[in-house]
Amino acid sequence: MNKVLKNDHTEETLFEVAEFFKVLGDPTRIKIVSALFENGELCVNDIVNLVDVSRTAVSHQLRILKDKRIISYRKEGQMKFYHLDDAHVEVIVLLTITHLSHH
Amino acid sequence: MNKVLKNDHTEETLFEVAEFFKVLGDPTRIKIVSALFENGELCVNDIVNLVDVSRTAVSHQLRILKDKRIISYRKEGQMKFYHLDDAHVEVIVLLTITHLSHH
DNA sequence: TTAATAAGTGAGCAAGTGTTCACATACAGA
DNA sequence: TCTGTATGTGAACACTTGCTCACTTATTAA
Repeated sequence: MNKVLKNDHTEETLFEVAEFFKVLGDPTRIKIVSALFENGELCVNDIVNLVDVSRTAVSHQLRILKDKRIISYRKEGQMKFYHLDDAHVEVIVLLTITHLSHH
Repeated sequence: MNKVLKNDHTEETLFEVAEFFKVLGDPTRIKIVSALFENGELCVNDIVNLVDVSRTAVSHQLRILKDKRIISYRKEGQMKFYHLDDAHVEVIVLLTITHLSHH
Protein backbone atom coordinates (compact mmCIF):
# COMPACT_ATOMS: atom_id res chain seq x y z
CA MET A 1 0.00 0.00 0.00
CA ASN A 2 2.85 2.37 0.74
CA LYS A 3 4.83 1.09 -2.23
CA VAL A 4 4.79 3.25 -5.34
CA LEU A 5 1.85 2.38 -7.56
CA LYS A 6 2.54 2.17 -11.26
CA ASN A 7 0.35 3.47 -14.03
CA ASP A 8 2.62 3.28 -17.08
CA HIS A 9 0.08 3.22 -19.87
CA THR A 10 -1.41 6.61 -20.49
CA GLU A 11 -5.10 7.30 -20.13
CA GLU A 12 -5.13 8.02 -23.88
CA THR A 13 -3.55 4.69 -24.88
CA LEU A 14 -5.86 2.69 -22.65
CA PHE A 15 -8.86 4.55 -24.02
CA GLU A 16 -7.85 3.53 -27.55
CA VAL A 17 -7.39 -0.07 -26.43
CA ALA A 18 -10.88 -0.01 -24.91
CA GLU A 19 -12.26 1.43 -28.17
CA PHE A 20 -10.63 -1.36 -30.15
CA PHE A 21 -11.98 -4.08 -27.86
CA LYS A 22 -15.41 -2.48 -27.87
CA VAL A 23 -15.56 -2.78 -31.66
CA LEU A 24 -14.65 -6.49 -31.53
CA GLY A 25 -16.97 -6.98 -28.57
CA ASP A 26 -20.13 -7.42 -30.59
CA PRO A 27 -21.40 -10.77 -31.93
CA THR A 28 -22.17 -9.48 -35.42
CA ARG A 29 -18.84 -7.69 -35.82
CA ILE A 30 -16.72 -10.54 -34.49
CA LYS A 31 -18.53 -12.91 -36.86
CA ILE A 32 -17.74 -10.60 -39.77
CA VAL A 33 -14.08 -10.37 -38.75
CA SER A 34 -13.86 -14.14 -38.29
CA ALA A 35 -15.47 -14.77 -41.69
CA LEU A 36 -12.97 -12.37 -43.28
CA PHE A 37 -9.85 -13.93 -41.87
CA GLU A 38 -11.06 -17.39 -42.78
CA ASN A 39 -11.95 -16.48 -46.34
CA GLY A 40 -9.52 -13.67 -47.06
CA GLU A 41 -11.92 -11.55 -49.07
CA LEU A 42 -15.71 -11.44 -49.22
CA CYS A 43 -18.39 -9.33 -50.87
CA VAL A 44 -21.24 -7.99 -48.75
CA ASN A 45 -23.67 -10.65 -49.91
CA ASP A 46 -21.31 -13.47 -48.90
CA ILE A 47 -20.92 -11.84 -45.49
CA VAL A 48 -24.68 -11.57 -45.08
CA ASN A 49 -25.05 -15.30 -45.82
CA LEU A 50 -22.24 -16.30 -43.47
CA VAL A 51 -23.18 -14.23 -40.44
CA ASP A 52 -26.95 -14.61 -40.73
CA VAL A 53 -27.81 -10.97 -40.07
CA SER A 54 -29.81 -8.62 -42.31
CA ARG A 55 -28.13 -6.88 -45.24
CA THR A 56 -28.73 -3.50 -43.62
CA ALA A 57 -27.33 -4.47 -40.25
CA VAL A 58 -24.23 -5.87 -41.94
CA SER A 59 -23.76 -2.61 -43.84
CA HIS A 60 -23.89 -0.59 -40.64
CA GLN A 61 -21.37 -2.85 -38.92
CA LEU A 62 -19.04 -2.84 -41.94
CA ARG A 63 -18.94 0.93 -41.72
CA ILE A 64 -17.96 0.80 -38.04
CA LEU A 65 -15.21 -1.75 -38.75
CA LYS A 66 -14.00 0.37 -41.68
CA ASP A 67 -13.98 3.59 -39.61
CA LYS A 68 -11.83 1.87 -36.96
CA ARG A 69 -9.40 0.67 -39.69
CA ILE A 70 -10.06 -2.97 -38.92
CA ILE A 71 -11.21 -3.73 -42.47
CA SER A 72 -11.01 -2.12 -45.91
CA TYR A 73 -12.42 -2.96 -49.32
CA ARG A 74 -11.60 -3.26 -52.99
CA LYS A 75 -14.24 -2.20 -55.45
CA GLU A 76 -14.98 -4.31 -58.53
CA GLY A 77 -17.92 -3.29 -60.65
CA GLN A 78 -20.92 -2.88 -58.43
CA MET A 79 -19.50 -5.13 -55.78
CA LYS A 80 -17.19 -4.38 -52.86
CA PHE A 81 -14.77 -7.00 -51.58
CA TYR A 82 -13.92 -6.55 -47.94
CA HIS A 83 -10.79 -7.82 -46.21
CA LEU A 84 -8.96 -7.38 -42.90
CA ASP A 85 -6.80 -4.28 -42.90
CA ASP A 86 -4.16 -5.67 -40.53
CA ALA A 87 -2.95 -9.19 -39.72
CA HIS A 88 -2.58 -8.25 -36.04
CA VAL A 89 -6.34 -8.48 -35.62
CA GLU A 90 -6.36 -12.14 -36.60
CA VAL A 91 -3.55 -12.88 -34.13
CA ILE A 92 -5.38 -11.13 -31.31
CA VAL A 93 -8.66 -12.93 -32.00
CA LEU A 94 -7.01 -16.36 -32.34
CA LEU A 95 -5.04 -15.78 -29.14
CA THR A 96 -8.28 -14.93 -27.38
CA ILE A 97 -9.98 -18.08 -28.67
CA THR A 98 -7.04 -20.09 -27.33
CA HIS A 99 -7.25 -18.28 -24.01
CA LEU A 100 -10.97 -18.97 -23.64
CA SER A 101 -10.63 -22.63 -24.62
CA HIS A 102 -8.23 -23.14 -21.71
CA HIS A 103 -10.88 -22.13 -19.24
CA MET B 1 -18.30 -16.36 -54.87
CA ASN B 2 -18.91 -19.93 -55.98
CA LYS B 3 -16.02 -21.22 -53.90
CA VAL B 4 -16.92 -22.86 -50.60
CA LEU B 5 -17.18 -20.29 -47.83
CA LYS B 6 -15.62 -21.22 -44.54
CA ASN B 7 -17.10 -20.61 -41.13
CA ASP B 8 -14.91 -22.75 -38.88
CA HIS B 9 -15.45 -21.05 -35.56
CA THR B 10 -18.79 -21.91 -34.07
CA GLU B 11 -21.41 -19.28 -33.30
CA GLU B 12 -20.98 -20.21 -29.62
CA THR B 13 -17.20 -19.70 -29.58
CA LEU B 14 -17.43 -16.37 -31.36
CA PHE B 15 -20.12 -15.22 -28.97
CA GLU B 16 -17.81 -15.95 -26.04
CA VAL B 17 -14.99 -14.08 -27.76
CA ALA B 18 -17.28 -11.10 -28.24
CA GLU B 19 -18.29 -11.27 -24.57
CA PHE B 20 -14.63 -11.27 -23.53
CA PHE B 21 -13.80 -8.27 -25.74
CA LYS B 22 -16.89 -6.43 -24.55
CA VAL B 23 -15.70 -6.72 -20.95
CA LEU B 24 -12.28 -5.29 -21.84
CA GLY B 25 -13.91 -2.69 -24.09
CA ASP B 26 -14.68 -0.20 -21.36
CA PRO B 27 -12.29 2.57 -20.22
CA THR B 28 -12.80 1.92 -16.50
CA ARG B 29 -12.36 -1.84 -16.78
CA ILE B 30 -9.30 -1.71 -19.03
CA LYS B 31 -7.72 0.80 -16.62
CA ILE B 32 -8.36 -1.60 -13.73
CA VAL B 33 -6.88 -4.52 -15.69
CA SER B 34 -3.86 -2.44 -16.71
CA ALA B 35 -3.30 -1.30 -13.12
CA LEU B 36 -3.46 -4.91 -11.97
CA PHE B 37 -0.92 -6.29 -14.38
CA GLU B 38 1.45 -3.44 -13.67
CA ASN B 39 1.20 -3.79 -9.91
CA GLY B 40 0.43 -7.48 -9.52
CA GLU B 41 -1.99 -7.07 -6.64
CA LEU B 42 -4.07 -4.14 -5.42
CA CYS B 43 -6.73 -3.47 -2.82
CA VAL B 44 -9.91 -1.67 -3.87
CA ASN B 45 -8.76 1.64 -2.44
CA ASP B 46 -5.53 1.54 -4.45
CA ILE B 47 -7.53 0.79 -7.60
CA VAL B 48 -9.87 3.71 -6.89
CA ASN B 49 -6.87 6.05 -6.59
CA LEU B 50 -5.21 4.74 -9.77
CA VAL B 51 -8.19 4.75 -12.11
CA ASP B 52 -9.84 7.92 -10.84
CA VAL B 53 -13.38 6.59 -10.69
CA SER B 54 -15.71 6.48 -7.68
CA ARG B 55 -15.41 3.70 -5.12
CA THR B 56 -18.89 2.44 -6.02
CA ALA B 57 -18.28 2.41 -9.77
CA VAL B 58 -15.03 0.48 -9.21
CA SER B 59 -16.90 -2.08 -7.08
CA HIS B 60 -19.46 -2.64 -9.82
CA GLN B 61 -16.75 -3.10 -12.46
CA LEU B 62 -14.71 -5.42 -10.24
CA ARG B 63 -17.73 -7.66 -9.95
CA ILE B 64 -18.12 -7.82 -13.75
CA LEU B 65 -14.40 -8.65 -14.18
CA LYS B 66 -14.65 -11.27 -11.44
CA ASP B 67 -17.78 -12.87 -12.98
CA LYS B 68 -15.96 -13.19 -16.30
CA ARG B 69 -12.98 -14.84 -14.56
CA ILE B 70 -10.62 -12.07 -15.60
CA ILE B 71 -9.66 -11.23 -12.02
CA SER B 72 -9.91 -12.83 -8.59
CA TYR B 73 -9.05 -11.72 -5.08
CA ARG B 74 -7.37 -12.75 -1.86
CA LYS B 75 -8.97 -11.62 1.37
CA GLU B 76 -6.82 -10.29 4.20
CA GLY B 77 -8.64 -8.84 7.19
CA GLN B 78 -11.17 -6.34 5.98
CA MET B 79 -9.33 -5.78 2.72
CA LYS B 80 -9.51 -7.63 -0.59
CA PHE B 81 -6.46 -7.83 -2.83
CA TYR B 82 -7.36 -8.24 -6.47
CA HIS B 83 -5.13 -9.74 -9.15
CA LEU B 84 -5.41 -10.98 -12.74
CA ASP B 85 -6.75 -14.51 -12.92
CA ASP B 86 -4.87 -15.46 -16.09
CA ALA B 87 -1.63 -14.28 -17.69
CA HIS B 88 -3.19 -14.57 -21.16
CA VAL B 89 -5.13 -11.38 -20.54
CA GLU B 90 -1.93 -9.37 -20.12
CA VAL B 91 -0.53 -10.84 -23.36
CA ILE B 92 -3.68 -9.98 -25.28
CA VAL B 93 -3.78 -6.41 -23.97
CA LEU B 94 -0.07 -5.80 -24.60
CA LEU B 95 -0.35 -7.24 -28.12
CA THR B 96 -3.24 -4.88 -28.76
CA ILE B 97 -1.27 -1.89 -27.52
CA THR B 98 1.54 -2.89 -29.90
CA HIS B 99 -0.94 -3.28 -32.73
CA LEU B 100 -2.47 0.15 -32.16
CA SER B 101 0.90 1.86 -31.87
CA HIS B 102 1.79 0.66 -35.38
CA HIS B 103 -1.13 2.55 -36.84
C1' DT C 1 -21.13 -2.46 22.21
C1' DT C 2 -19.96 1.46 19.64
C1' DA C 3 -17.50 3.69 16.08
C1' DA C 4 -14.63 3.54 12.14
C1' DT C 5 -12.88 1.50 7.98
C1' DA C 6 -13.18 -1.48 3.66
C1' DA C 7 -16.04 -3.08 0.36
C1' DG C 8 -20.48 -4.44 -1.94
C1' DT C 9 -25.54 -4.06 -3.49
C1' DG C 10 -29.80 -2.50 -5.81
C1' DA C 11 -32.74 0.98 -7.79
C1' DG C 12 -32.96 4.67 -10.89
C1' DC C 13 -31.59 7.24 -14.76
C1' DA C 14 -29.12 9.45 -18.58
C1' DA C 15 -26.43 8.10 -22.38
C1' DG C 16 -25.12 4.81 -25.78
C1' DT C 17 -25.95 0.88 -29.08
C1' DG C 18 -27.70 -2.43 -32.69
C1' DT C 19 -31.48 -3.45 -35.44
C1' DT C 20 -35.26 -2.43 -38.63
C1' DC C 21 -37.69 0.32 -42.02
C1' DA C 22 -37.90 3.27 -45.82
C1' DC C 23 -35.28 5.46 -48.95
C1' DA C 24 -30.96 6.61 -51.63
C1' DT C 25 -26.88 5.79 -54.53
C1' DA C 26 -24.01 3.31 -57.86
C1' DC C 27 -23.23 0.36 -61.51
C1' DA C 28 -24.37 -2.99 -65.44
C1' DG C 29 -27.10 -4.82 -69.10
C1' DA C 30 -31.06 -4.50 -72.34
C1' DT D 1 -33.16 5.47 -70.83
C1' DC D 2 -35.16 1.91 -67.96
C1' DT D 3 -34.62 -2.10 -64.93
C1' DG D 4 -32.40 -4.94 -61.75
C1' DT D 5 -28.71 -5.85 -58.62
C1' DA D 6 -25.32 -4.49 -54.97
C1' DT D 7 -24.64 -1.62 -51.35
C1' DG D 8 -25.17 2.40 -48.21
C1' DT D 9 -27.71 5.94 -45.18
C1' DG D 10 -30.60 8.18 -41.60
C1' DA D 11 -34.32 8.23 -38.38
C1' DA D 12 -36.72 5.74 -34.95
C1' DC D 13 -36.92 2.66 -31.19
C1' DA D 14 -36.21 -0.94 -27.91
C1' DC D 15 -32.61 -2.55 -25.27
C1' DT D 16 -28.30 -2.22 -22.76
C1' DT D 17 -24.90 -0.03 -19.95
C1' DG D 18 -22.20 2.59 -16.52
C1' DC D 19 -22.70 5.84 -13.20
C1' DT D 20 -24.59 7.89 -8.76
C1' DC D 21 -27.16 7.71 -4.51
C1' DA D 22 -28.67 5.56 -0.44
C1' DC D 23 -28.09 1.70 2.14
C1' DT D 24 -25.89 -2.79 3.73
C1' DT D 25 -22.36 -6.16 5.19
C1' DA D 26 -17.99 -7.42 7.23
C1' DT D 27 -14.11 -6.62 10.02
C1' DT D 28 -11.24 -4.25 13.48
C1' DA D 29 -10.23 -1.36 17.38
C1' DA D 30 -11.59 1.17 21.38
